Amino acid sequence: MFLQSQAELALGSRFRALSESLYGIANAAYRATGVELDAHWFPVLRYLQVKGPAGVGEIATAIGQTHSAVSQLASKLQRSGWLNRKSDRGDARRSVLDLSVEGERRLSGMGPIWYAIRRGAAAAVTRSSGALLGALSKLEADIDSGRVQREILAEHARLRVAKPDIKPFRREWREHFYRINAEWLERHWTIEDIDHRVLSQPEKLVLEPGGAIFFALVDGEVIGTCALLQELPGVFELTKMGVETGWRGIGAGRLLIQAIIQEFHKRRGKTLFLESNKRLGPALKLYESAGFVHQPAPRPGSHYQRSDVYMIYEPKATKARKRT
Amino acid sequence: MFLQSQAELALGSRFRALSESLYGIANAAYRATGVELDAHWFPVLRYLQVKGPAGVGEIATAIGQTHSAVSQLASKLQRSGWLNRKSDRGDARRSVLDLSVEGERRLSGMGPIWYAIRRGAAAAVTRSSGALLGALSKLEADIDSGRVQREILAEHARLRVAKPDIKPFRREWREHFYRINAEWLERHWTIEDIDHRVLSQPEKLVLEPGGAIFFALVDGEVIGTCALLQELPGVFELTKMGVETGWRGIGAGRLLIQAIIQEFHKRRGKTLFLESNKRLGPALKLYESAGFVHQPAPRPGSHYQRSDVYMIYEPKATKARKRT
DNA sequence: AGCACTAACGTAAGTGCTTACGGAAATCGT
DNA sequence: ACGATTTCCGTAAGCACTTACGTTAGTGCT
Repeated sequence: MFLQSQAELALGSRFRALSESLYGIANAAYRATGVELDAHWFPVLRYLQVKGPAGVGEIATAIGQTHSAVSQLASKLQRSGWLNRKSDRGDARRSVLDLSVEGERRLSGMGPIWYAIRRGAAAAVTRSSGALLGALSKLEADIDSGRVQREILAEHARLRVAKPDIKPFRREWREHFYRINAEWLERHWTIEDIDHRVLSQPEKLVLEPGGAIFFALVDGEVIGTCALLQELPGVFELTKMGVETGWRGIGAGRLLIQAIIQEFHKRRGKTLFLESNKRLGPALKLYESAGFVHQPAPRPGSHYQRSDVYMIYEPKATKARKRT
Repeated sequence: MFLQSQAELALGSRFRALSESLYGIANAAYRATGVELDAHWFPVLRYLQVKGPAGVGEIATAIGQTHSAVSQLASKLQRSGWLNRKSDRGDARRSVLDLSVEGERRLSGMGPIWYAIRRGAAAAVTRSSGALLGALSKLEADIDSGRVQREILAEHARLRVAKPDIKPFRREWREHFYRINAEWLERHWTIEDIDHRVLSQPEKLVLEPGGAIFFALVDGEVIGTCALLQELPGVFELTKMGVETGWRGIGAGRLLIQAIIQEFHKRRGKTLFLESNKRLGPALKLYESAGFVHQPAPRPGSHYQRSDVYMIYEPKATKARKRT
C-alpha cells in the first residue's frame, strides 16, 4: 500500500478512510438486522440516552464536534421524530435536546446489535494489537495538548537549516542505498537486473571489489547516496547517485560527487567515468561542473539499457595545463 | 471523554475527528513554515512525485479513495498549476496526470517539513504505543477482507435470540453492579451518598448482612442486576434494580425480580418491600405484576430522597386466600 | 444601571470526500 | 466481425462535517 509507505505523513488520509469504513460496517450491520439507525447519529443519540436531556453545546464538546454539527443533526433527528427540542427556562440561550418517547422506544432494543458491533470491532482491534484503543486515547490527548504541533515546528526549524553530512557506508543504512536509487529508477525506467543485484548486495558487489559508497545525511536521516565502483584495476565508475526528491537543492548531490572524486584520488585511480541519461538534466549539470566531460555515447560495453550519456572525469588541473 | 466510554462503538467518529486533527496539524505546520501546500493534496502529489505520471484510477486505488475524488482534486491542482493532464495515446479512456515543472519545483524543497511532520507524528505515535502503525495496517486489512462485517452479523444472530440468564453475585461482575445502577441514577437524579456506598461495597453492605445480588447475563455480558437487602432480621428490601437501556424488553427485569422473590422465600423472610419513584413507570408495572402492592408513601424512615413510591410484596397465595 | 464582553445557538456557505449516473473506449465471447 | 460487457473517467448531487457570521441572552465591571 502506498499510503503505508508514507508512514506518519498520510495518517490523516488513513484515519479518514478508516472512519468511513467503520461507519460503513456499522451501517451495513444496522441494515442487515433491520435496525433503522445511522451510525453517524450514534454519538448524539447515545449521549442523550445515557445522560438524559442536554444542551447543544454540552453534547458537542462531549462528542468532539462543533455545536453547529450537533444543531444541524438535531434538526434532522427532530424532523424524523427521534428527539424533542425546547428552549431552557432559566437560560433562554440554551436549547435542550431530549429523546422523544418514540426515540427512547427505538433505542431500547439496540442492545444486541450494539454488542455485536462492539464485539466484532473489539475482535478486529485485538487482532491488530490489543492496545489500539489505549493508544488512540493517548494520541488524542497528545494532539489536543498541542505538543505534536510544537514538536513539528521545532524539528522543522532544525532540519531547514541543517547541512548534509557525507559519511561512508554503514550496514544499518544498507536499505537506503536500495530505496533511494529505486525511487528514480522506477520513476523513469525499470530496475534492470544488474541494478537489482548491485543495490541489494552492496557489500559484495561494490565494496569488496575495491569500491566505495557514501551517504548524505541530514540530522541523522539518510537523504542521498552515491557509489564508486571499480570495474578494472584503476578504472572506476561513479554510479547509483540519488538524492531524495524533497531534499534537492541543498547541495547534497555536489557533496556526494566531491566525496567520490576524493575517494577516487585516494585510491590512485587512473580513469573515472559515469553513464547517465539525457533526461536527468540537473544531475548532468552537476557532473559537468564537477569536472566530468562528455564523450561519445554509448560507452563501448555499457552495462545499462538506459544509458545515452557517457562522461569521463578530467580534473581541473589537467584542463588548466591544456589551456596554457 | 464520552466517546471513549463507548469503546469500539464510536470508533468511526473518533477516527474522523483524529483525521481532521492531523490534517489541521499538518496544515498549520505548512503555513507556519511558509509552504503553500494543503495536507489533503499530499497523497496525490506525493504519489506523482515518487511514481511519475499515472492514471486517475491507478492513483485512486493506491491512495484508497475513489476515482472521482482524484479526478476532482486533479482539476483543482491543474488550475493552480501543480500538474498537467493529458489523455493517454494508446488508451483514449485514460487521462494521465503528471506533475508540472513548476509543481516538481515546489515539491522539491519539501524534505525538511515532511521529515519534521513525520518525526513529530512518529513521536506522538510512539508515546501512544509503539505499535500503532502496524496495528492500523492490520486493522485496515481486516476490514477490507470483510471479516469484521461477517463477525458482527454472526454475533448479532446469536445475541438477538439469546435469553437472559440469572446468576448470583460474582466478584468479577462487581463493577457492573455499580455501572448499571449509576446509569439510571445519574440520568434521573444524582447518586446519593448511600447509593454510592452500597454500590461500591456490595460484598460488605449487601451480602454480609444477609442479602443477595443477582445479575442478568446475555451470552456472557452483564446487562442487568438487582439486590435483596436485609434491613432487619426477616425484613428485606428489593433495591438497585437496573437493566441496561438497549436491553429492555427481553424479560430480564422480570426474571431478576423473580429471582429476588425466590431468594426471599428461601431465606424465610417475613416482609419484602421496595421504594421507587413514579417516574420509573415500566419498573412499577413490573413490580405490580410480580405481586408488589402500593402502600402510602413515603415509607417511615426511608433512606432515599427520591423515593415517592412504597410497595410491599404480597404473594398471590395470600391474596387468593383473602379473596375467598 | 448601563455597557462592553462573553456564551449559546442557529444559519449559511464551504470542503473533502462519497455515491449515482452516463459516455466513450477497450475487451471479450461467439 | 460485431454485439455485450467491462473499464476508465468526468460530472452532478449528496453528505457529514467544518468555518464564518449574526442574533440573542447572560455576565462582569464600573
